[in-house]
Amino acid sequence: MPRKKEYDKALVTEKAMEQFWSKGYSDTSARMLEKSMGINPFSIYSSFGNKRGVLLESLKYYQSQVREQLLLPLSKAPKSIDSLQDFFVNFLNFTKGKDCYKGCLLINTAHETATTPDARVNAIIENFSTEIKTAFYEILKSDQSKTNELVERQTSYLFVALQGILSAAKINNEQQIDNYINMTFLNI
Amino acid sequence: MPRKKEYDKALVTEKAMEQFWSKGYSDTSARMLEKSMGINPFSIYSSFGNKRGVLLESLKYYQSQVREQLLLPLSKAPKSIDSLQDFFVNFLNFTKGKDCYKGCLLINTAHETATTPDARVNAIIENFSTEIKTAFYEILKSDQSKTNELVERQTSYLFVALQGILSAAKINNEQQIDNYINMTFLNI
DNA sequence: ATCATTTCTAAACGTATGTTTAGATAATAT
DNA sequence: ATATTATCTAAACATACGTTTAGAAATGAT
Repeated sequence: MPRKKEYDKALVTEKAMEQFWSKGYSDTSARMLEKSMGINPFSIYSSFGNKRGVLLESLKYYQSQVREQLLLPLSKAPKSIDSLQDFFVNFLNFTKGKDCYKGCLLINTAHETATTPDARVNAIIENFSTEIKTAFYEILKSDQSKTNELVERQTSYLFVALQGILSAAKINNEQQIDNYINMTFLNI
Repeated sequence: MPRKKEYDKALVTEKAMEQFWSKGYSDTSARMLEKSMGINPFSIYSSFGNKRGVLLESLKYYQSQVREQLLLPLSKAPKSIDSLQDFFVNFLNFTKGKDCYKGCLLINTAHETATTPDARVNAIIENFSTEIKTAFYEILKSDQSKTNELVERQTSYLFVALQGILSAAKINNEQQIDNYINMTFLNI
């Protein structure tokens, strides 16, 4: 008996995600969300609760995109260091905007909300971290000559390196980042 | 003939810097600045022009602190890789807050203002980058066996790694960061 | 003592923020 | 057809934002 929604929730969530990804959470206003999502305040608040709710759905959407476009290909690729390095390059391209690198939305959000922790945001980020580290671990441990301890240290190292690259790409030129990736994998 | 200021500008600048360092620029309101600086709106705006002016003075103050506490000691230390690694550890400690790592104020600001570039902010950050890279270069080139090209690549690599560490420390545990620093210097 | 000048206090400015509300509109069940 | 329910529009809400202003208080030159 109810009236039907005139918008597709997945689609407006994607639009919101793009806003948060480009501008960050604090610097994205409710008015900007209305405009980029193309719907009225009422629709936003009845569908998402509040601004934080829009962020949460955006993060989930982002995570699903990372899984689909980056983690799935990695899981299908040969278990080699080259595949890992490709993953880094692919992730970097994934974060490429019109005229800048936007970083990883989840990492950006983690940094922005570090001083105002939110349990639901943290849960998503924690989940995401584990997924990526597990993928790294599976590949690194395929080299039987490595001890478990070494594999764990390399996993942790690469995970921090990935965060560093995605962040640094926002404010450094491509040559520096390219050089950094190559140097990073000399260690592995 | 004028009345005297009742506050010390360097001191209130330091207080402002601490606010921006902890909370970021957008999430630091004028009211928070008034409170932490301990002076009235009028005093802030007559001394600094506007909020962006307070940030600029804060960045300059921060830069002078980095020079004094980190770059000067490095320039006096032996020209060795160990000194460089110590610099990384010292920088990390320099960014340590009450119960979190705050990152580098200049890098934090660069990330936050990446979408709204400010010429004066960029100039300070550019200047700061050059200073640090020069310090790295001076140390790395002291190993005569390295080609200029290698020294340049290692300089760039370490500079990006430093940015990564200072950012990543905000959202990773100390063991991960410690491990990352050690792995990073295996390459050098 | 008076004047000019600067700083102080304290209140207010206009605008932007996140969010809510009142009523019109559309879809189905009866 | 009507009642019910959810959605839409459009305006408004209270509060917080960055900033300015009017006038009192203090300093030093004349």
